[in-house]
Amino acid sequence: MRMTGRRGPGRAESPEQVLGMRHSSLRETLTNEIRMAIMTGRYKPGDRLVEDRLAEEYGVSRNPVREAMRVLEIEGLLEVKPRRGATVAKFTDDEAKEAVELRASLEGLSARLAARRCNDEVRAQIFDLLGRGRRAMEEQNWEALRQLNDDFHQLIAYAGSNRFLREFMHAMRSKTFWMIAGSKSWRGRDSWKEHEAILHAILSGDEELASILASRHVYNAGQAFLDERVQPDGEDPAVADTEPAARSGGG
Amino acid sequence: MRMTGRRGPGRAESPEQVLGMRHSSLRETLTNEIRMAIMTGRYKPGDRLVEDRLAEEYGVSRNPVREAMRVLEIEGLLEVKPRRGATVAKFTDDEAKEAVELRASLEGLSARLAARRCNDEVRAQIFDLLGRGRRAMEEQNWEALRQLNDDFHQLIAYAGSNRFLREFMHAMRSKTFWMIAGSKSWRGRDSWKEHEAILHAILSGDEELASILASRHVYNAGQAFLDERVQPDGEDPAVADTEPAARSGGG
DNA sequence: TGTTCGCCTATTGTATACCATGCTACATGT
DNA sequence: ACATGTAGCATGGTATACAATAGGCGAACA
Repeated sequence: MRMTGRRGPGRAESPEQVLGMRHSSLRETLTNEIRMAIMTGRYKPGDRLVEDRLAEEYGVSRNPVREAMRVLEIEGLLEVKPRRGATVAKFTDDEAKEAVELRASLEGLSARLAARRCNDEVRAQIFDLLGRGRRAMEEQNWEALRQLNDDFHQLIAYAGSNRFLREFMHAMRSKTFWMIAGSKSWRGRDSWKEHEAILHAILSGDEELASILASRHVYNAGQAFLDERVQPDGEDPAVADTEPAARSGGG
Repeated sequence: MRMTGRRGPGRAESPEQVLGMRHSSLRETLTNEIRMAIMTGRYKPGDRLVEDRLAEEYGVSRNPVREAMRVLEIEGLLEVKPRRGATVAKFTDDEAKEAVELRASLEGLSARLAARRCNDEVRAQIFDLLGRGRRAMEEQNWEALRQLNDDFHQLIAYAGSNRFLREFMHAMRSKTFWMIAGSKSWRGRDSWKEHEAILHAILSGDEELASILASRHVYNAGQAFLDERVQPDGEDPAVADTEPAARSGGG
């Protein structure tokens, strides 16, 4: 895949749509691209990410790649060893539990704040969300539910009106993407029912309930994931070690 | 200031102490250096950080500088506008409150977990810390107390035994450095008394108490800071706009 | 046969140089 | 007074070169 960024001095390529490409720098695009590739499983835990190869794969130079990797490293999606390069982060069961634990607390806090500060605007958005959710449930439209899932979390984060918490939640969701992405049996219906309950708690301004429900929601999702992930042997979990690496090949 | 890193191909410099300098890459050193410069106030909120100037100032090329800036951007210490470069982040009062709010919650959670999982090793470390604290108090050694402050937070984070929480707390402390760094009247004594109480709560395994005390501790510190920061007019707070910028020498 | 040492290779870390583009400020024209 | 042109600066990116290093692999060795 070639990033359609403006090419450097050397190669001319075609000056096609040089305009319109103004927003979001290459490194940003790259960061998102790689992040997505990790979240969707194209790069699997343990896979090596080599600067040169990525640069070639995306048709960019090493600099943006490096900067993107720095970002992903901090986000916790990559493990970087000095002079040895980056690999997609693996998660042991313990770490997964830790992540769930923290995320549960943060979502709880988020919901609590949302309930505390629920104003008319938020209220309207919640009603809208509930409506769309009901429709998606009736139509059994799981794709839409998945989207609503994202919207839900975003709304909560927004409603909590704490910039820092919002950023943290974003990072945390990024770090725990496997909770949903890796899940084979997407428990869409249960999940949305829980969401509904949380939203109602927020609407009624019940901080405590909202908080508890939100926490439990995360624990449930996390537990569902952990149950699914049965260790075959005593083997290192979440690994794809036999796979050589993230070579560009079949892509 | 010149970073004593191994120089590139061009300049030879002297091969002095090329060994021993193996740990931590330039960009890491740079990141810490700049972070420290921000935290200690050498670069003030609003100051512009120009890549070239930083590169020259630290005697390195632009690449490591850029990567360092990316890191600091994510950490929230820098605000970066596309094509406009980075400035040291400013905090409005509202943001400060938000930061305090979140950090209070996280410290509370941290303390709660620490209390829940307090094992013998942690217990020993707590006793050690308490001892050192008592001594520092008796000697009125404020510098030592400041150090103990750091140790305290580190111990709590460690005792909570949640890798993600630990990382978040680190980032959060980085983002709220001004709570202590900017504080003119370092409320060392009060602070340590609160620390003591928290540690005792943890020792006795009282999750709830530990959590509440820890939260309140942060609120107190935050309040102390906010009180201090009196707005002269209706002006934008935490700004040093009249200062030209972070230009190097005669500029 | 198992271990240690040293070389080789792949990759990262850094430097250098230059180009393209977007801002900003300033100058200019109306 | 206001719109417009323009020059300079700083960023974002490309390309290239080279040094340093971690690990792998094989040779020498016990």
